[in-house]
Amino acid sequence: MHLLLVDGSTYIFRAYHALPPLTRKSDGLPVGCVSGFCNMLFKLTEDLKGEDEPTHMAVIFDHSAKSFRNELYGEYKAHRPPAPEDLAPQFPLTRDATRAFSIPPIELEGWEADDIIATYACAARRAGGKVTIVSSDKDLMQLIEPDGSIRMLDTIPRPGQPPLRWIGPEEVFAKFGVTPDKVIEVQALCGDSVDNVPGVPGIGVKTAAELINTYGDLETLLSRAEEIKQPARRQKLIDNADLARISKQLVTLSQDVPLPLELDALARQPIDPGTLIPFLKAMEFTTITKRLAALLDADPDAWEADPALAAKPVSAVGFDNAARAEARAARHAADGKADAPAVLHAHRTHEAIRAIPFDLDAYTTITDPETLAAWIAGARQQGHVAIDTETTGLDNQAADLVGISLALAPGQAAYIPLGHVSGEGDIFGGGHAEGQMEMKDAIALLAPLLADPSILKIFHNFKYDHGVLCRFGLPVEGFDDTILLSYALDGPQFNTMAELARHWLGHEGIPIKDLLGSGKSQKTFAQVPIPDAARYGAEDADITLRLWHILKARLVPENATAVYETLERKLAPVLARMEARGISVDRQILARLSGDFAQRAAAFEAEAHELAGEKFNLGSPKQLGDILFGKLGLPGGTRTKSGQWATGAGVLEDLAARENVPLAKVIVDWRGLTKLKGTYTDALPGYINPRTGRVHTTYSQHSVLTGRLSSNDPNLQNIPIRTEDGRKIRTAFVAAPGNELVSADYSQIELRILAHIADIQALKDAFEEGLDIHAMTASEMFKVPIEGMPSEIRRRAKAINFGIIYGISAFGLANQLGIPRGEAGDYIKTYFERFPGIRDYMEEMRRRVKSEGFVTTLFGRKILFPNANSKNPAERAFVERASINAPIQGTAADLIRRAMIRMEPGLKAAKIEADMLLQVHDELIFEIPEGTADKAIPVITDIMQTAAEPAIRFSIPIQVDAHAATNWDEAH
DNA sequence: GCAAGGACGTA
DNA sequence: GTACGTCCTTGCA
Repeated sequence: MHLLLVDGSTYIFRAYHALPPLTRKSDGLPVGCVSGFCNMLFKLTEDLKGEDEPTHMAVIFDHSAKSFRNELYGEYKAHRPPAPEDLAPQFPLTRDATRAFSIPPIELEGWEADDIIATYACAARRAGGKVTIVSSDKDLMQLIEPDGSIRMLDTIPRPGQPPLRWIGPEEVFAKFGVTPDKVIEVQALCGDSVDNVPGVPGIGVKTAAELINTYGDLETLLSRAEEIKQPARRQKLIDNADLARISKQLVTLSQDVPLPLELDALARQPIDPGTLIPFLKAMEFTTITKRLAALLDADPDAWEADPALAAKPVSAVGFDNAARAEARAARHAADGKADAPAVLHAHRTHEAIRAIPFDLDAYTTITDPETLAAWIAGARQQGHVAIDTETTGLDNQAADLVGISLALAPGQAAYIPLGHVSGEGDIFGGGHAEGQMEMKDAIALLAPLLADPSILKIFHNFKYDHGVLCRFGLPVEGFDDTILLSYALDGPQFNTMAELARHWLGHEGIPIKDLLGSGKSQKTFAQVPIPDAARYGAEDADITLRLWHILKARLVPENATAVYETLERKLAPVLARMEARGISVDRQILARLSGDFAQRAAAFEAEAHELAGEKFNLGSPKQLGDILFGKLGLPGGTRTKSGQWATGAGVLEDLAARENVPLAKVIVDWRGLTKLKGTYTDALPGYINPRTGRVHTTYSQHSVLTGRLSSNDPNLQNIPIRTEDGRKIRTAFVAAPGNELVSADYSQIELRILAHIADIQALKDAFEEGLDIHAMTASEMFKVPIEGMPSEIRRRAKAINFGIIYGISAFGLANQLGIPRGEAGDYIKTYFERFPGIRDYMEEMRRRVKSEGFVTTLFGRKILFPNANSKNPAERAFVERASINAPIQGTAADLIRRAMIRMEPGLKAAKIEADMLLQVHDELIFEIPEGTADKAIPVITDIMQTAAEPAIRFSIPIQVDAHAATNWDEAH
């Protein structure tokens, strides 16, 4: 038996570094290393013919970075840089290549390739066989046997040397100065800087060999160290005895690896053209394919490229087919099955990134301009860098900048402390902490990098960081955002960096709570000690960079590029500017309203206590329920999920009307007033930013399933309008002096989109003619003329129209209209008969969500429903309704996003001065100079009305209504 | 001090 | 019947 063991890592790194980068033509998958690997493997089998021809063969790979040596010594291989990003995805392909040559690839979790090689080599020798190890790794030299039963072969080409160089005891002696069996003793002393094996400081190979040749082995040497004449050398050995012992353990190869394949299983197999050629074709290695086919005497055209690995042509198919192809790709990605090559690439990128361990102690703290300049140069050379800011708060319009982190590669990250304070940070805030860079120096160095659009800056939640950075003179051009990538791909299911890190990296980041504490004693980030801050901050940048690699690779195979690039990435800076502008709110108006509401609420409260015959907390639904349905014994009480009495507005209004309970009405009125007071008139003034004097909401671009925005702190998307008291709050939202507000809203946008998507001719005609759409619906359904229609009839039709948009059910409609279930069911039936397209649309969405797990908007946004096939019937019904609503709500959301993206350049081109301040789903609020409304409104409405074009040509008119006034109530 | 539930403001 | 965010009470730690 002659066993040939190929050290796969040597081959891979040689192929990678010696060859120019090569990518597969059809899809850009990096394959240069695979190509070199194939060539070397083939050349090896050609070179070893005749007496050196092996009977058994395997290629051994390193599985991952971790082995028992990391347990032994934490620093082992700690300084290894992570694999380059275009190399990592090729690792799995080299295994495929090995298999294609009918050679078993072997790797084992927790073991280095060298250990596996040692175990196989010794097993083969024990069985009386001969072993050749193909490698140039000196760590394997300890295995060489003087009898020639185990030899090494270095095939790496070196100038002026023969192509094949056998390594036996002589060559080992030339390198280590000892026989192979003493190599580990020498390595224990001299260590290895590449693998970070410490050895004894100050002792090199020469000295080590001399010592070992004198004393025989490490233990003998250490026990007789006192005898050494040179005082420095003697002391070093005594001081570092333990380090030497650990080093010996680190360099000693294990022979106890549980071998995945028996020796017999490594017996050589003839190369099978039916396996090899499909692989080579899939890689698109035309030259190698031809050459090997000729050598194997096979016809290369007899086989197709392996479909599991091959690039798949992008088909120019219609919307439906494209959607199905997407679904397939997404499913394959989820299954881990390789289908499209880009899916494969994404999958492998994920695996490779995930395999790189985190080392929080390896991060750098940058405190001087030279170091920062070096990192910036690194970013420029690479073309991308992940950036994260640390600040004193969650409101980017108020928070101060504390530090900035950078990450250039997985594991390679740094933190720049800028605004930390010293001491315990008492009420006086403490002083500026030691060991930080001057803020102005850091800004001067960073500004050109951030402003350079040719260098990609990668953020997690760009909008936040950008808001802070801008205020410190660091505007950003050219960015990616991992939260937006995630949102474009997976919707809002992973909302935070922690969730993304957990899911994609299997990594638990440092919880911010660990640094800041919580509750009353919570610190700000400025008070966090710099070393802790550096670990946390640099880790965030590191995580961001890793997530970017993984998520960005998924964009193409999962067809999310257009949504990410055109809807998400372009919108973020627009929203950032809207947030920075804020809106002016009149404190006095709110204060007056608060007083008024408080007085009237107090009167209601007293009346309620009177009517109930006792004092109770009107704000407690629990207490109220007990009084209404317990003490007063009123009939018709229903219970909530948790068994409490339900006391919602519907229940109370019913009670007031049917049972004539004045208490119920009083509670409704009291709740209305306290809601307005608590949520709006009392709370809003607290949001006025002292620096700007305005209220700055924060929009979330990545929280809503359908693609809408949400607004928080404060939520300016639910400012009251429906009641008279509520509307008064809107009068407090005012234009700055000398300005006006313009409110422009899409009219009936969701019904119009429904008419278009479901292709309802009657609805489309009505919109075309500008009819009252609810009256038209009523007249169609109930056969009543529009002229003189009773308002109740129109109200019912309106409820049905909204019901349709919401994924109607008889139960829900009955609830809404206060009619029996059967009657509501009849309405729906009638509606479907009058507008048959609706039923088809609803059926189609139900079918799609069940088979694909998602539905799409007209602009290609995927809306995922992971539990579409839930075992729970209620949940399934819910998904059905949501999947009917989602394309409608989502298309409207995409439409206004497009309008917002085009608004600023559109206004500028028309030379209109108007600042977009707020978005409320189908409405945009602008601030314009007084008296310019006549010019501004036509431009604004035009941009909104044509926002779908040219992507979509709606078959209904899109109508926008706009008004100007000095406050929001009157402008609406 | 925190999470859950109920209620209610918007499109 | 869809999609959100916030306030308040309650119950548990």
